[in-house]
Order: sequence, then C-alpha cells, then structure tokens
Amino acid sequence: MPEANLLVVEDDPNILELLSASLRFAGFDVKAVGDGATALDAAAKNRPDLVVLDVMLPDLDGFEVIKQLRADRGRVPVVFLTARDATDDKIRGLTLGGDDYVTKPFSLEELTARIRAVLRRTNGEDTESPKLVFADLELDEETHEVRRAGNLVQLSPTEFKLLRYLMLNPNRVLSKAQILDHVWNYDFRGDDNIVESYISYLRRKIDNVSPRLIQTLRGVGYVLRKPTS
Amino acid sequence: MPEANLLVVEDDPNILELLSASLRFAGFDVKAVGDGATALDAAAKNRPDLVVLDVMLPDLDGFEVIKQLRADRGRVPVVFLTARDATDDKIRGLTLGGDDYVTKPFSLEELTARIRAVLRRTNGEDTESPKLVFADLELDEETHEVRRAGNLVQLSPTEFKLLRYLMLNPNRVLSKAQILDHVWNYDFRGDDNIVESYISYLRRKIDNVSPRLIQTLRGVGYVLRKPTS
DNA sequence: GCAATCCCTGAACGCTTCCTGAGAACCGCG
DNA sequence: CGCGGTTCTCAGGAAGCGTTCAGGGATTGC
Repeated sequence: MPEANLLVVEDDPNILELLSASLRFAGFDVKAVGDGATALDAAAKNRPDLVVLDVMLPDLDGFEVIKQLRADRGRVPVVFLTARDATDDKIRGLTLGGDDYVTKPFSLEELTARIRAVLRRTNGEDTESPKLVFADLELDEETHEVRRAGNLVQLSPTEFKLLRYLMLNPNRVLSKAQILDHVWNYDFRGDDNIVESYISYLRRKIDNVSPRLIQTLRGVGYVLRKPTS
Repeated sequence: MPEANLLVVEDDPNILELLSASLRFAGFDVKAVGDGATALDAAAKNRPDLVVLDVMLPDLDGFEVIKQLRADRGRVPVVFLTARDATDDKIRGLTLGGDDYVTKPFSLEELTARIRAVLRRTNGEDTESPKLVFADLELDEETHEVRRAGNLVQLSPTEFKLLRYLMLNPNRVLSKAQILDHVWNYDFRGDDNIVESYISYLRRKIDNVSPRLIQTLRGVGYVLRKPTS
C-alpha cells in the first residue's frame, strides 16, 4: 500500500516542522504550508488525499479554507487541529462527515492514528476492524480492546497509546526519548522515568506471562520481540 | 444492500453541507441542491429514490416542487423539513401518502431514521418489522418499544434516540462529541455532561442487570458491548 | 569486588473524568 | 392554570489517571 498524500497547514513553524518531519517518517507524502492562501494553491496543485489543518490561521479561518477547498475539489477528508478549550461551535459536527479533530497539544501517535482512521473510512474499502497483532498480543484500534493470549485486558489511554506504538514498531529498539516524543504530548517536559513507569504498568497487565515480549535493552531502550530462539 | 439515491433540497448552505456530508457518510448517494428549480433539473437526471426537501425555499414552495416533480416522474417518496411552528395543514396530509416530515432543528438520528422508514415502506416489500437487537436488548423502531431481557421499558424520546444510536453502532467506541452530533439537534450548544446524564438514565432503565452492556471507556467514550466476549 | 549507573516499582499527590442527585426551565395536557 | 413528564444545568463526590519521587535491585565498568 503506497501511503497517502497529505497537505499540512499550520502557522506555528515549530509545530509545522515537527509535524511534517514525523509524518514523512511515518511514510506519508507531505506538503507543508504556513497559511490558508498558500494552502489553497498547494491543494490545487498537489491534490492531497487528506488535509491536516489548524483551525487558527493568521490569514483565513481554517473552516473557510476547507469551504473553498471543497468548492474547488469536492469532498476532501480533513483532520483539524484545535485548541483544547475550543468551545468553538464549529468543531462539533466534524465527525459527521467522517472528518475528525485532534486537540492541541497532541501526541504524534494520536494524530497519525486519527489520520489513518479517517483515510481508512473514506478511502478504504469497507473497513475491516484494524487490528494489530504480535505473537499472542492483539490490539484493536477501533474497539480499544487489547488481549494477551486471548484474555481481555483493560488499559488506560496512555497505556494503550504506548502499547500501540510498540506494536507498530515490533522488533525495533525504541529509546525512551523516542517513546516520549511519539506517545506523549509534544509539550510534555517531564523526564524519562515516566516511560519506565508506564512500561512497568504495561508489563504488569499484558506481559506477566511467558514469553516476555517487552524487553529492556539497558542503556538503549525497549523492544517488543519474542525472546531470542 | 446498496444504499439509496437521495436528492437533498435546502437553501441554507450550512445545513445543506451538514446534511449532505452526514447522509453520504451514512452510506447514501446524495445529490445536494439549493433551490427548487435546480431540484427539478436534478431530479430529472438523477432519478432519486427519495427527496429530502425543505418546505421553505427561496424560489418555489416545497409543495410546488413536489407537485411538478410528481407530474414528471410519478410518485416519489419525500421527507420534508419544516419549521417547528409549521401548523400548516399541508403537512398533515403528508403521512397519508407514506411521506414524512421532520421539524427543524432536528437531530441526524431523527432524520436518517425517518428516511429509512419511508424507504422501507415504499421501496421495500413490507417485509420485516424494523427491530434492532443486541444481546437481550430489543428496540422496535416502529412501535418505540424497548425491552431488556423481555421486560418492557419506558424511555423518554431522547433516551430512545440515544439507545438507538448505540444499538446501530454496537461494539464501536462512540465519543461524547459523536453522540452529541448524532443524537442531539444540530443547534444544541451544551456540554458533554448531558451525554453523561442520559447514559446514566439509560443505565438505570435498561442496564441495571447483568451483564452490563453500556461500558465507559475513560477518556475515550462509550461502547455497547458484551463484557469479555 | 566495588562503585556508579541504570532500571524497576510502590507509594503518594493532585488533577481530570465520570457519575448522579437535585432542581430550574420548559412543554403539552387536562 | 396547575400538573407530570422531559430536557438541561449544576455541583459534590468518587474513582481513575498521570506524574513525580524515592528506595532498592540489577547490571556494567573498573
């Protein structure tokens, strides 16, 4: 599956950089722009499959951008970025057309999960429920169900995001910094120990049986893998 | 089952967008137009299975549109959109012909339920009574009867709509925003707590026995599902 | 073998989210 | 006009969650 073509519209240059770099790394084709007018130009040229759009833009309101964009090109799926306290009336109603939104500050896992979900729904052919599987571990992104050896396990939101990140990168060593960057909100300024804590929580809930799948590489990070045979 | 072909006629562009986006997402094929004259053209070309029609149009009266439309194409099922205070006599005659109407502001659950009901009556050969069933929960869309483990339960209109929405999406996590968007009228501007309240009412009435079917996913939403299936 | 480092985990905290009872506002109906 | 049912808001409290800290165990380097 070739990954989709994204247009990212965000006026804060730091966040724009963060977004485009990590979305590219996630395999998307990314066009990044800093204001609404440029976004409309870029959309005309690039024909993005999906638009990631900050609703607060310096020149145009994000909703205005989408309105014009859809006037030109018909329905384009969108993931909106909004402030947390957005009592903005317009945000409500976004889930109706299959679009979605993510509140700032978000984690990259959060955002990419939403992007993929929206693409699956619009583009994808009658969605099978998107399950991640590794060994006897199963994680259903839609129902939020997690099973180890068939047993249902209850995870908190952060535990869930961490496990999803691990399962998206099986057999790859992930440093604590990497995990922090992907699973925690981008404005989080705590230390590595919180990753250790959550790894500990996860182990207790899903890795208390043999074989142990979450392994520590001292001084390096963590890996999800079957013990070396 | 391939979903039906709808023609939506509504002059307020915001509501038109709201309607077409969500009806498309619900699986219908939607042609959206903003006035009566265009509607007649579109109907001639598209041969819609059903027309969703605002009775207040800038150019033609909605009833006039239907009259001409039926002169051309014979009987076409219609769901009218009317203002709340429309004590208009003409509205009353509607249910006689198998048509129906919804008063503004409506909820999308309300509208899609009516659309499906009208389609069922006209198009479908009057086969099954439209019952939703999940585990030992039964909801009859026609009679508005709800049973849990065989016991009849009295629900208020909002409780009924909420339960129907849950039962239409079993095993899927529904966020409070999503629930608000679908179950409450599109002009409702309250906060999430009302969803919590109604979930609480529902639980008291239909989920006070084992197994608990309405589950809370903290920080995510609610699901209708059997525990540990 | 010892010290330094890294990691694990129990405990505590403050915050957020959720549940629910109480009551105000509204409505249709007698 | 009063009444019961319904919708919606508000606020208190309970539970869950995220985060930090500290003590101690494990591993590594010397």
